[in-house]
Amino acid sequence: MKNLAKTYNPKDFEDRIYEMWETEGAFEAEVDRDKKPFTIVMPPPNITGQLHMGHALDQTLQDVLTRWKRMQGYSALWLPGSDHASIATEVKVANELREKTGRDKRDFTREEFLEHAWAWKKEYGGRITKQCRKLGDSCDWNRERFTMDETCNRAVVEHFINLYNKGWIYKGNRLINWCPCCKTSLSDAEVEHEDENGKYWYFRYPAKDGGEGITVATSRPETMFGDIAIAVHPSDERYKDLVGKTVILPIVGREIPVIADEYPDPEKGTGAVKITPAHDPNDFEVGQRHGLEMISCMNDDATMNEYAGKYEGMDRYECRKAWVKELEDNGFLVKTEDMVIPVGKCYRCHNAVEPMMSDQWFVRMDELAKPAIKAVESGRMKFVPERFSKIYLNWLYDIRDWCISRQLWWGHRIPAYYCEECGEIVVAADKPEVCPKCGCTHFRQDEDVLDTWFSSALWPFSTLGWPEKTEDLSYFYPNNVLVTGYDIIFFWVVRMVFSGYECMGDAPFDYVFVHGLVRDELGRKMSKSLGNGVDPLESIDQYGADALRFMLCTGISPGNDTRYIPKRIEAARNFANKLWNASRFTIMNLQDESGEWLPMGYEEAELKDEDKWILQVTNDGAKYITEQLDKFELGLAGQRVYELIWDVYCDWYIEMVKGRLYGDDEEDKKVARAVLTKVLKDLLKFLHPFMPFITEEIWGVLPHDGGKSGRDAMLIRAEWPEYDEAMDYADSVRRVETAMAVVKAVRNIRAEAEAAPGRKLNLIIKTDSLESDIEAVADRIRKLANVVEIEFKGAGFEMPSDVMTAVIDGAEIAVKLDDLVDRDAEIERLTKEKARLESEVQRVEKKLANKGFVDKAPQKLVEEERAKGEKYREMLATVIARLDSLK
RNA sequence: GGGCGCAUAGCUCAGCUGGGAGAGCACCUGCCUUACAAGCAGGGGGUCAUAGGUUCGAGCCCUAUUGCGCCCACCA
Repeated sequence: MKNLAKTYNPKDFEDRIYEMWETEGAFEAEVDRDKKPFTIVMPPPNITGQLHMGHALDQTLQDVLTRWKRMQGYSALWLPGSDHASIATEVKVANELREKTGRDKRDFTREEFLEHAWAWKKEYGGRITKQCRKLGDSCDWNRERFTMDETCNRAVVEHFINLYNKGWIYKGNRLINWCPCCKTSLSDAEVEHEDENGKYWYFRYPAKDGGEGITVATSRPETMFGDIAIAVHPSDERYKDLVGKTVILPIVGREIPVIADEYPDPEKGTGAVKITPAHDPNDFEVGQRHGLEMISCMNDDATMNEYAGKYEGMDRYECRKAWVKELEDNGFLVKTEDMVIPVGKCYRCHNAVEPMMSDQWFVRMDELAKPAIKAVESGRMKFVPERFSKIYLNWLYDIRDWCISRQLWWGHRIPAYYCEECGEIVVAADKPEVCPKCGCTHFRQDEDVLDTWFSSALWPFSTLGWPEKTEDLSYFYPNNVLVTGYDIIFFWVVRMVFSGYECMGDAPFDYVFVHGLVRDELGRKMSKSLGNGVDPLESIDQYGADALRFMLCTGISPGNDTRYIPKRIEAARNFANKLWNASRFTIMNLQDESGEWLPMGYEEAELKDEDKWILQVTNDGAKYITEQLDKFELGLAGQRVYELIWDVYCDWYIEMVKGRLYGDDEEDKKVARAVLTKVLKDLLKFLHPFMPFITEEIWGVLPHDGGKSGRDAMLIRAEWPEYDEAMDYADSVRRVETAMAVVKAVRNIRAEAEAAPGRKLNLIIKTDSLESDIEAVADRIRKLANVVEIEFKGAGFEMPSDVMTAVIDGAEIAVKLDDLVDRDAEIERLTKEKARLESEVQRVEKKLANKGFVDKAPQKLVEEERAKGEKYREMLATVIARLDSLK
């Protein structure tokens, strides 16, 4: 006999299934003008290490969407790749080199270092793609890209040149964020602000004319060596007379002017601010306005320089201490105040960044930002959940120019060349031959590389071949969805959008589907320093990829963080096991002893009530699940699939159909086998995007009509079940639901009476309306409730006292249990039921007594309430009558 | 300083456009019933953070408050 292995063991087949998909080309997306394209470009994982749970979530969501759309008949492309992650990788490689050789990065030549970096890329890039395969990612590996490969490289250079020629990329000596540890500039987005306990020190700057002078507060006394002025607000009466006067920088002795500027806030500190343009962005602007000179008093490693006098060479924080002491000893310290100070930190090494004057390349943002703002404001591009559009827009509304040059080696080298003779700058793809200005031939390329995000910004189209006009590009751009975490909206999403408009003239995607973080069991961020990270591979090894995937995308709500809880993944694994066993049952019943498939099939007229019931429920499921997926509600969709499989198919349908399968009505068996198989196939389709491996494995064992081969015969390419609006099996649904109510009532009595599950019972069903309904499904009731006889009685029938009863809508059910009836327990049980029904009746009556409700609520609802009231009153009367007869 | 999210059963969380409070796990009872003990059947458990408001009707909408978390902000 063909069948699945006795126990569900994902390790037995997950790798095999993936290999099958890959060798048969099941992930490959073709440019097919008869189909609609569906495109997701994978956010490229950094090659800095291996994938973590966040990646697993990110990729699972993308894979669910891709697989679903593929089944819906789209030419679905999920394009994979990885990111060179300039600064992060450079740090890692440098560390590795230091550990292995004991030598510092600067002890290597640029070429030597890059060689090591490429070796690193080879190793870790390979590791990542292996992990993707373990997860079941159905991406098109033929189109795999790397941000520094030939294609992407060309895109970066082209884009840089275009922006430069438009005047939107420029080089300038500006105040930038400098990381003294990574020794590179950073963009604003790469600086994280953390609150730290600090101080305001109030220092007196004496007047040159011997007067009292002026007192200013500062949280950064060490920058005083770069002070160039003191500013006060023009309307500040306290300092009116001082404006235009000169004060002395304490101890240093430099004479600096007191100037009036709108910037100082009279409410803050003393209302007077020291102006240090080379070390503070605000001061820089004040300096620009007033044409002030700039003095930088620090080196690029954050030690003090010659302007700090005897502190030259000292670390900035040590200098701060010593300098404050010196000022205090000399009577310039007026007071100190404890204060919480926000400090900018490097997002890679977490050291405090230093605002510094530096020659850097910038992208002008004003014009670029406009279409990106409009994209969201006009609804062209939508965030899911919607609230993230606000975060996106706020960032764009006051965006500042983007510093794109980095003093690193690993990355795209800036395509700018300097004439060694006259200093002329030529921006070009290749080194120029002759200087257009002086005619000489000596050129030197800019040493710097570009911000990693400059290349990632082009990802949605550079991966498809831009700037070449490829078939892929015209077919697959714009991408339909970007799936990413909320933590990189600024770094990445924003920049892809304005780059998309600039290069392609359209938004890069229709939807940005934002997810949260995967936290640990206690709700903490998973991090290396805490050591609380869970490796997806270990998780897969333990429970299987399907369980991990299902856990990650159900029980969650879009955009919210989720927790990795072992119990939850265990539950997902148990669910897979349940499906496995149900499938074994079905497969087992589709063949004879020799393993030959038995005949199956049906005409509509042959369908039994439970067949129609489950066909209807499955059909309704198709509608619901598709709607939820359309809304990116993967959790709700997955939840319904779970219920359909476990509660509907396993708990009820299989149990109801068993009697037929074991009977001898060969014609009916054909029907049962067919419905069992058809429904299972639909359920496998629903579940496939979430749990691709197990569903494909089961699919492979099930009998199929044939006619398809290779990838087209696989579940991954099977057709998504479509909702059949015309299906109407309401009568069967009603009858089966009645049967279920009877079965539940009997089971309840059995449990309450402590009657053994094996003990056969006899039923009396007292009803005026339901007899034919129940008779139609009586066999199933007998089987499921373990009942021998069912006796129908009409309304006039008087219940004997030695039975246990329960009411359902339209009938009273009695179980004969003479030796077991505990009168008092029975009264107690029914009293509880009476109370429950009373409260229901009360609720409904109260509602109907409310004139407002009857007048204003939709008529349909009012009628529904009336019907409910009627039903509950009847049931209550039955219970009361029963209680009276017992007393 | 500005903005956002969360607060629902012992735990982790669903609950879509307002119309009888849900799941999984945990717990209690009984079952190795011929697909499944990773299971089956039954059961207990919630003034949906607080206070107002809108509405015939609020877990859901509005306002305020409290607690937790996050993001942004030029850090005198």
